[in-house]
Parts: sequence; structure tokens; C-alpha cells
Amino acid sequence: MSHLGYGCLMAVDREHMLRSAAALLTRKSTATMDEVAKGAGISRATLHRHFAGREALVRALEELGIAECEAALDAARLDEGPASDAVRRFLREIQPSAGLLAFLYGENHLWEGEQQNEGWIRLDNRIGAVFLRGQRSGEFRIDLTPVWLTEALYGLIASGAWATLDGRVAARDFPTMIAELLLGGALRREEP
Amino acid sequence: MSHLGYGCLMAVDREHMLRSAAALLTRKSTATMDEVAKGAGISRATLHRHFAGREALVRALEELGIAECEAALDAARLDEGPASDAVRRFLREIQPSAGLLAFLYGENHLWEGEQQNEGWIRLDNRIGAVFLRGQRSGEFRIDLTPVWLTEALYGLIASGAWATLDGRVAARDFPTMIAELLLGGALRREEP
DNA sequence: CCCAAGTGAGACATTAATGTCTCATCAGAT
DNA sequence: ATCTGATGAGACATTAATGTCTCACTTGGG
Repeated sequence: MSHLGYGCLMAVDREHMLRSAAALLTRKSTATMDEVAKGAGISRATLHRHFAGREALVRALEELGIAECEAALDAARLDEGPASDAVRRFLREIQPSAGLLAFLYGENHLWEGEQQNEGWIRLDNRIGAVFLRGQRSGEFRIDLTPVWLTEALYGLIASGAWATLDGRVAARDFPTMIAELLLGGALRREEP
Repeated sequence: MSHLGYGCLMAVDREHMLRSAAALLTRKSTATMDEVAKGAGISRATLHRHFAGREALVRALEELGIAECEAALDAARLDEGPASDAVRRFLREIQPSAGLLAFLYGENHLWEGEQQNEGWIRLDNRIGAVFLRGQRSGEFRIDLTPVWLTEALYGLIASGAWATLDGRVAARDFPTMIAELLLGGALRREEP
């Protein structure tokens, strides 16, 4: 036994497999376990040793997505300053994970069962709280519910992720174009 | 032979099968052909007589979605009046088809191949044109591209469809909550 | 050097969904 | 009443992905 946790050899690490799988499944959500393995540069056998099956892999990706989302929320310091700035900070932080979130967003079966991962509920609450804070401070309008704003934010993140993957919009514009639309809307502001 | 086009018996009609399939697949995009048939109240054999396979069924649903989208665009009279009103009209018209569009939006394989249905391109152009018109008239801001606005509109329609399916938001609010967010954004307007 | 452990490759069984067929049944048209 | 043609039910083969093995190989540690 090595002093490391995973035995004497460390050729593949779980982190790399998950990243690689996320990147592939973002582009092709129906990719085979074999394709996922190929994409990660490992054999199907090894992939299966680490994840009991496709279901387990998707669940692991779900955990990863939740964790990255929470990390982004932490890094965004949601409670500081204007709520709109908090949203902008969050969007900058979440961009690297946007593809993964878009994939998970499309995995309907994650939302159907009774055993929905409670991590999403925590995230919903944290994001919803920002919108609520903005409403209470008079910064955000109150005729759009925090629930809908949260839902819309997820949807726009997914749209943004796919649009940048296709090259329809520039990746560098990702955080601002979502923030500008979500916060300011398409209508031109009156000149002061 | 009957004077109708489909022989002497008319127990099932293609329209009903498509509607039913759309409704089911919206809720569970991985539904089996057997489940789709059951949901339509017909046997798998009959379903398979009308649609050569799952692929053919999805393609037919794609055609239906495109057709409904075009019909909604027609009914919305996009060229008349302010562009923002045109968008609002479109959203009211598209609501009944929103679930179907959300399903199609998640069928990634429709967007990957080279043989992407050109109907989507037509739709993109028509919707993009409204945003462009709004920009030219000074109604819409110009720092958000029509391509992104179009993409965001699709995403918000899908988000709205799923949110109403889950009962997270009221179905009657669907058109306004999307329009208000897309056009006005979350930020509160300055008092006049 | 030898051992331990993880890996890649491939064979094989299993499973779920699909594609395909037959046949009895039923409803409408003539 | 009889004929026509579609339907439902089920049997069966096919396919694709998955789950599960074995085994030779490689690599790092002792």
C-alpha cells in the first residue's frame, strides 16, 4: 500500500475522468460509456471500475455540478454589495461549469424521481435569496418571482453554454451577455 | 376505398398521435415507443405503422414544432407595431407549443448532424429579424446581438415550459413572465 | 529482483428497446 | 350480409449498450 489513498499506481484520477466525461457529454449527451472512456483516454473497463455504470457516472457528474455551483456561489460573495453585482460575480464564476450544468439541465430523469438530489434545493434557495434580497432593497422589480428568476437564470446559463459551444456567440461575452439580459432586458434604457 | 385519404377506417389519426407523443415526451424525454403508444391509447404495432421508428417519430415532432412555431410567428404579425409588442404576441401564441419546443430543444442530436432541419434556420432568421428591427428603431439596446436574443428566447421558453409543468410557476403567467424578463430584465425601472 | 496493484484488451452474457411478423378481431362501406 | 382494411395482441429476431469476467502487461514500491 502506498501512502496515497488509491494504492500504489495512480495512472488515472477520478477528477480527470469526470472533467473529460463532462466535456464530452456536454457536446453529445447520448455518448456511450465506450465513447466516454475513449474521450478520457482510458479503457471502458477502467471507467467501469470507477463508476458502476452510466447512472453512477451521471450521479457523480451531478455531485460535481452541484459542488462547482456551490463553490461559484461562495466565490461570488452573494451577500455583499448590490444584488445585481452579486449576480454578475456569480456568472463570471460559473462560466467554466456552464457546460456541465447545461448537460445536467437536460437530464430530465434527474428531476423526475422522488429522490431528487437535495443539493439542487440548496442551490435554488441560495440563488433565490439573492433575487429576494434585491427585491427587498428595491433594486429588482417585484412582479417577477424569485423562483422564476432562478429558473430563468439556469435556462440562460444553459442557452449561453450551448450558444458558445456552437460558436454562435463569443465565449468571452458569456457572463456579460447573460447578466445584461437577465438584469437589464432587451429594451433600451431611457437616456438620463 | 373510402373517399377519405386513409382508407375505410379512421380510428387513429396522425395528429392525435403526435400531440400525445409530444405531451408525454415533454414530461419524459426518454419514454419508450411502447410508453408513447400506451399514452396515445394505441398499440405499439399501430404506432410503428405510422412512424417507422423512434427516429421518424422525433423527426415528425420536429416538423410539427417548426410548423407550430411558424404559425405562431404568422399569427403574431411580427412586422406590425413596436417590436416589443410583436415579441409579446409571439409568446402568447407559442405557449401551447412550448412543451414540444422544450422537448426538441433538449434533443441534442437534432443539432449535431449536418442534416439539420432548415426550418430552424428560417425560424431563427424570422425571430432574429424582430430583434434587429427593434434595434434599428431604437427600441432595443444594441449591445446584445440578435443571435443571442434569439437563443435566449428559446431558452426562456424551455425554462418556462418546464417550470409550469412542475407547477413552480403558474401557467397563466407564462407569456408575461418571459416577456417581462426578456424585454425589461430583473432590474427595477427608474420612477419617471 | 520480485511483488502488488491498476490497467487495457477482449470475450461473453445480459438486458432493454426496437424492428418485424402473424393472426384474430372489429367497424364501416357497399 | 359480406367484404375491406385497419387495429391490437403477441411472438420472435435483431440490435446496441451495458455488466461481468479473464488475462497479459506495465509500473512503482519494497
